[in-house]
Amino acid sequence: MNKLVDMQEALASARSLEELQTFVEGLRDVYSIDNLVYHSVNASGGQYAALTYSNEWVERYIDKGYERIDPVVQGCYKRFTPIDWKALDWSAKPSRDFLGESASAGLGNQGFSIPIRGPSGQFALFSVNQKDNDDRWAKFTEERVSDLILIAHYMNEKALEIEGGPNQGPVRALSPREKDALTLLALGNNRAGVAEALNISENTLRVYIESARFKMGASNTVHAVATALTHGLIVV
Amino acid sequence: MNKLVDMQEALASARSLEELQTFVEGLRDVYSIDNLVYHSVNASGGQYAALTYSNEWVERYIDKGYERIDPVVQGCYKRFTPIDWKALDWSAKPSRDFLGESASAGLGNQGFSIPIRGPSGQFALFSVNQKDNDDRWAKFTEERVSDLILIAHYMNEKALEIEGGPNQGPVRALSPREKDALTLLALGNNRAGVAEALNISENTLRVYIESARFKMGASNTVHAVATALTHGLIVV
DNA sequence: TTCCCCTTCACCAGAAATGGTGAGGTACGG
DNA sequence: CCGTACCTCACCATTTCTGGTGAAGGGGAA
Repeated sequence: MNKLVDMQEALASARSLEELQTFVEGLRDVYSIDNLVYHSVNASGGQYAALTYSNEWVERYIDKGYERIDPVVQGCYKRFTPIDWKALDWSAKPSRDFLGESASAGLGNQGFSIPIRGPSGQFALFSVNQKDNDDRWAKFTEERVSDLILIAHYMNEKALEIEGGPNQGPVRALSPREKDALTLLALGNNRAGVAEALNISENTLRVYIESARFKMGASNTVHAVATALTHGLIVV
Repeated sequence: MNKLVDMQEALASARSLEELQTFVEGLRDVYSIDNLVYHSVNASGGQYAALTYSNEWVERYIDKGYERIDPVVQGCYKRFTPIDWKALDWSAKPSRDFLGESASAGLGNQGFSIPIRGPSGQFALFSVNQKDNDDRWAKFTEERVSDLILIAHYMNEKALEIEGGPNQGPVRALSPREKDALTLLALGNNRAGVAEALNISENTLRVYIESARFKMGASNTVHAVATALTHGLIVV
């Protein structure tokens, strides 16, 4: 009778990404939700999603790069608390256009999203989408949001555990000196300053930057620092 | 009768860090827990804690820099899921010494911690500490862990909302073009490439980079991109 | 021992980034 | 209507970074 416990048990046995997809579909049915989305982006840019939207919409979304204008994605990345879609900023024209498109793709008018963060900059969104009026939606939210927050976090943990899931994408570790160099660069020092701080010649410093760049496949210093940062290889 | 709901309501009204401290004490009493700790560290190194340990222990902990050897802190930073302290690695000598000291300071033998992550690299630990035998502790954990996970996340959200809390350090928002520019730079493009991608002259591009730098107080492009990244102003 | 990685240093020419200043236009809120 | 913020472009001297190559000693793993 306890949906939450049932769902947790269903999740506990999941061992593959396919099972997560099945889980999401089951969750949708058990809670009588129109659509559910779990979407994770790890620091390396690797993505994984388990969702109940139509393939057409998903393809269109990816194809058009809608994640760059979707107020849900943009709004949640800076947030830490679950948020109702109504509270987001839909005033910009691209946002309104996107809203119209999503509606024609069959998405409901109501929704909320739970931002979730993991180690090394992993970020995931767990979203609920529903076609409903404001009153019923408010009631639904009040009743279900606690359960869904818990499930969202459990699901994220599961997704991170699973081989090949959003948690993969190992980047070769940086040597201590390489970390020092990139960290000081990220802090705003130029090469001369970093070399001085590290008490090495600028030539030596360059070797570190370049070997770090090489390891991460970065095309220049800015890229290397950005990559190290998003991969959690350095902390500023 | 529903403790979880009561606690959520108690949290909802909190407006200051002092109230969080009071909340933690109330939570301890309501759930009959020996000790509770909420401890947050933001990306800038700013710290905040609300806890029920004795002042002596807290001072000693800070003074001796125990966060560097405490297996709870060290173990949780790499994790994303709640963990029982028994499952941590206590084999190193400093860890065992630390354990002995904590026991003489009145801490219980059982505990678990919930790692929580927020935007911009914020990291918090919500820990429960109890003096109990294994059986009763297992039962307690099973019954309460769900509630406490939720409360931990609510509490972190609250702490981040509160003025002067772990979330301080607002940075002026970037304009869309500034974000585009920094994002493309973070992705490894050089200025020529970014200008081309954005369909603007390199001169114009420079204005964006410089105004972004100015807004964030960054001393060069690398610094600007790193700052934007760590503050969640751009997403790569 | 051999091999690989880390740390350290040097030289150099050419490519790229920087800093500062000036100036046109649009858009929005007070 | 005015101020402020945003978007766009230009010029130029100077500093800084990049790419490529070569080399030596230390440490750990196979």
